[in-house]
Amino acid sequence: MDRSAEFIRKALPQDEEITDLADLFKMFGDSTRVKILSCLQLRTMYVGEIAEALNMTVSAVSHQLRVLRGAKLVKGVKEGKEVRYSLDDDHVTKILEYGLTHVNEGK
Amino acid sequence: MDRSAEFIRKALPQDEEITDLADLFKMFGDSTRVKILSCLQLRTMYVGEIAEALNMTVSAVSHQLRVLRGAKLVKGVKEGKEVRYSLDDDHVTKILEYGLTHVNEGK
DNA sequence: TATTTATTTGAACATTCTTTCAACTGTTCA
DNA sequence: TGAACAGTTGAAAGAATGTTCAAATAAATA
Repeated sequence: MDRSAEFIRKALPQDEEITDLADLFKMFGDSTRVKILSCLQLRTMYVGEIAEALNMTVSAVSHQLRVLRGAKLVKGVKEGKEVRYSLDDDHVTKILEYGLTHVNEGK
Repeated sequence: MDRSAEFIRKALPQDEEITDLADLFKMFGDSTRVKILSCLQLRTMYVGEIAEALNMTVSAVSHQLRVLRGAKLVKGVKEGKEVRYSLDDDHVTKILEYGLTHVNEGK
């Protein structure tokens, strides 16, 4: 086959790296999840608080929290019958900040 | 209703901002698109070259290029019967780089 | 002009994703 | 103990997404 295509293939990041990268960004690719992360950027919150702040079902929020937990972006700690959620990753804030800057440049 | 939920709501980024942000990250949330962007980080390329490098249908690549064009992340310039694509956004490289660093931290 | 090559496009299909609803677990407190 | 409350879970429904295939467009060339 082509020499050039071969060269590109070898210069590209590994397949697993790319998948991980896409999976990470996928987390930020849904507005509900971005809202939840933005909430937790302000302070730690219980599931019910998040649901109220975002005008959403507790169930829907809980489902998304599970996804975010799976991606190690948030963590939940049980406190009595409530669960207090917080960001579990320093990068979250930076990634959101960077994206927001970009978006606000109007570009 | 609750004072606290109200406070959070007001401290959150605007709804449109959040949507734009999610839409931006959505572009990076698919491995095919990440691969295409990674290709174009190396050099400008024709559609057929990208397809060959990634072992994909020209059609599939073209469809994704349209999406990326819509997001103003890439641009295509017609050269005879071919179309040369390149990155159309300084942020692309930085966003990918940042994500990759994060992913490779094993976190 | 007819043919070949590069790319785009639209429809169809399968897949994945998000939300809802109802049921369930576990904790508090009367 | 049992009622109330907070959260999780699974299944179902609906929307959105990515790829394929076939057809269309447009430029180069024979």
